[in-house]
Amino acid sequence: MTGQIPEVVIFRLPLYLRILTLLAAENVEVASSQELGERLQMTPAQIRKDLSYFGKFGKQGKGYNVRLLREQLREILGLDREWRMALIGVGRLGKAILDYGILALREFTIVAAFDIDPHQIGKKVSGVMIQDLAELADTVKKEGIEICVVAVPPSQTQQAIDCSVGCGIKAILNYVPAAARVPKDVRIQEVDPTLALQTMTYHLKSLGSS
Amino acid sequence: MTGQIPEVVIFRLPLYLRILTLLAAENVEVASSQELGERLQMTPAQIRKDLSYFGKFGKQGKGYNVRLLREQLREILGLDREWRMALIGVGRLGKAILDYGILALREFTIVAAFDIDPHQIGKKVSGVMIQDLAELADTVKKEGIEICVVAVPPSQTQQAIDCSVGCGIKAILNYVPAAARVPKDVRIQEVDPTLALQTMTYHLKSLGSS
DNA sequence: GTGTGTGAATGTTTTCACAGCG
DNA sequence: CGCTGTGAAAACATTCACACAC
Repeated sequence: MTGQIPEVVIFRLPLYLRILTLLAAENVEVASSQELGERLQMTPAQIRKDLSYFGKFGKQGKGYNVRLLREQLREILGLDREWRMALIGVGRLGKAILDYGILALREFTIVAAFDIDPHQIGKKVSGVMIQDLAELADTVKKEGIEICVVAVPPSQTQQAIDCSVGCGIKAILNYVPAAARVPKDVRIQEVDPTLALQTMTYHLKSLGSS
Repeated sequence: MTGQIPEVVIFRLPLYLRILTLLAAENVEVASSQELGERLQMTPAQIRKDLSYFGKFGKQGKGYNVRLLREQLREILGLDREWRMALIGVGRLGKAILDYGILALREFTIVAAFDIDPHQIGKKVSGVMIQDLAELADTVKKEGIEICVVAVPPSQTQQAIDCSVGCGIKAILNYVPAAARVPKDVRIQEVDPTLALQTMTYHLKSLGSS
């Protein structure tokens, strides 16, 4: 029953969660895989199959209870508690992440920020004090930090990541457009909107002949 | 030979391009699929297979000429010319995109910004004048805009996207965490770093036993 | 010898189609 | 009925392994 769950399935769960949250806000009580599929532009079969990896959440003939399924998914994803994060690198991009609350979500909080530039250390950005990266280990322990968000210059990426891994961090959100190496028990996700732009131009290019 | 090229392959080309640019900067002249694979944490076979969809770029016994392959990939992706973009929505997130140059890349330029808030219209952000969304069609034509970056509040997303599509836009970068509908000849890419966070917690959750 | 390009084999993901429950 | 949950089939993607070019 709980065989190996495909990675792609995990990636789709937050999408399901998002639409369920929206439906809950609209006071929709029940939704079929058909309806969910229309909203998400995907096939009903895929949604049913994906959910079936985790249990039986639907009622035959009716569909899924929106509020209930939402709760279940939040629990499955581990979003039923707070996650504390550290930001490493408070340059241009790091400041944008803090100032504009780019990662602001109820369950996720940036509780500490780090840099290696002595001019930055001691200053505050959006209410968060910038500390010396050397203090990461201590703060991770003291503050219960489990995720690091890396936004340093490309040349310092590997260093920042090694430092995080050394502090026992098992999940890294990497904003730097550079492939970094991590031990295989550490999860790293790259965020780079320019990759998406670069794939779109491929398709735009050959659009003269439609 | 030029059969249908898998979508995943297109998504990997920018990664190859990135590493080739890095190698070129390091004055490396030739690289084998083996070496590229090590840097990118992927198998040499996959790199060779991917590239083979587009032609024969390598030399047996040697590998790939870094500078040449880089040029070829840039051309394949359509990155050998400028792409002009419009930003729709100059709120918190839209300002961050402009101010912090989050999409700054040589080939991509945001040449116009739009909003529907009368208080914003007429102001300048990072040197770009904010126009009324009603002027989008005109400006798209006048400025040769081919890509729209959408950063409006969730409730206005579909409207902003429909407006773009109506103006003949065929590629949309959607920063709003909400699934939107587009005709199937229009390409839309969603950018949402919080989705990545939400998949990481799934894996972190079940990590107590290490 | 070294490393590409590529059919063929393997592995993974999606879709189909239907039994069975409410 | 209508819609879920799910094996089985089809489609798709990755890896293997080797002929061939340098």
